[in-house]
Amino acid sequence: MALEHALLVSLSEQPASGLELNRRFERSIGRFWQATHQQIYRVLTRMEAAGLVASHTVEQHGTANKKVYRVTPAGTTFLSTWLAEPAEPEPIRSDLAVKMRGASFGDIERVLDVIERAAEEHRQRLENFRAMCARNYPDPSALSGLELDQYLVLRGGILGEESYVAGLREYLTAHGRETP
Amino acid sequence: MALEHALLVSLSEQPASGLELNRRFERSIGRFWQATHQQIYRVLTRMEAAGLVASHTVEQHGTANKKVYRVTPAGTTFLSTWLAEPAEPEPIRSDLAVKMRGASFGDIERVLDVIERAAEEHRQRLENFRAMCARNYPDPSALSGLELDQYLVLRGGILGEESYVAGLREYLTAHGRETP
DNA sequence: CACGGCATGTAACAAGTTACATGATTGG
DNA sequence: CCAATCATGTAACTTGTTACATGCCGTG
Repeated sequence: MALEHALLVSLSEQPASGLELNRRFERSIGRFWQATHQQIYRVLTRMEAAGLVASHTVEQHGTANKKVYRVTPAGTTFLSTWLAEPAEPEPIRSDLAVKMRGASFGDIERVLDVIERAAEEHRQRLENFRAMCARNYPDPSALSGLELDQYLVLRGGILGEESYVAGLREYLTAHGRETP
Repeated sequence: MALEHALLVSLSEQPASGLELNRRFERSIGRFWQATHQQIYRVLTRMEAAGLVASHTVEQHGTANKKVYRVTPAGTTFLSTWLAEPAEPEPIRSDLAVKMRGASFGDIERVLDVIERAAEEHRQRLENFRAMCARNYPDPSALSGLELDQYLVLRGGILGEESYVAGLREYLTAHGRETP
């Protein structure tokens, strides 16, 4: 499980409540780790029981109270240990690749429609990433530490999306579909 | 669940037993879908109960008998329907990205070692893919149908690995590590 | 006071992993 | 006979998803 570690990284950057973490995951962190709020709550509860994080309730004038979590020293140690462990290769699971490979067992034109639509979605996501990159990191050479790492992970996301889109275009072109 | 669909694609190409499917997944199909033999057996059992595949036992002179599965007409319809359904964006989960982003909360040099090692593994996987591509598809322009799709999915894997390695190198370079 | 947004959660399920069990046959 | 390989499976566990429940508060 690495949702634990992703939460520790995010909370190390800045303490937050469950829903705030969920929003962060939807926005920036979601590029490399996705999670629903239910799972975030469950894991936070478990981590608090294990002493990796601690919470305190914050009264809010406008709306409901929230439980803000921060990383404990034990949590920092735990994260630091995990960071130095070798990462085993991540399992690959791509619905789209299964569909491409199985296309001849279905209606090829409809599969191509599916691929085309996916390519369009990923092109938009790529534009999104590029815009974020240009907006948040106008001068990458000036970055260091935490910000540099955030920038580089975003760069990795951009490279990944570029190759993903390129692969889908190659598929569509080989099957005689024009790509914009 | 899409292991079901991956199995149907593989069995449509060629009937097979559970362990044979497992070997195929380790070799070629494993590029886009990974599964353990336990899970394959479980899913095959469920699919047979649902009428998507049928099995018959094959006596083998040398060793234990095996159960060979083939796709039923109901299975073909099921697969064809799924192929035409839009694919929702796949959840992204990358341990390595979490480590890169969290590097400043641990020992940066040891994190760089981890990244370097991962980069080396992926470089090897990339070489592997390229060799398979050159060996199995010496003349891509002559391909069509099933073989063309197999080639294109492999191409997608190559593009993905190339960008993955490029991202890791960018990270290492930005942190002052020489990359070979 | 009903509604929508914020905030936290429970319950049931689906999917995937890890560890172990079983039996048959071939080669040393 | 013992170890290795092929082949199929069970059980317990972890992880992630889906659907729903609850309460607070300010606005119209």
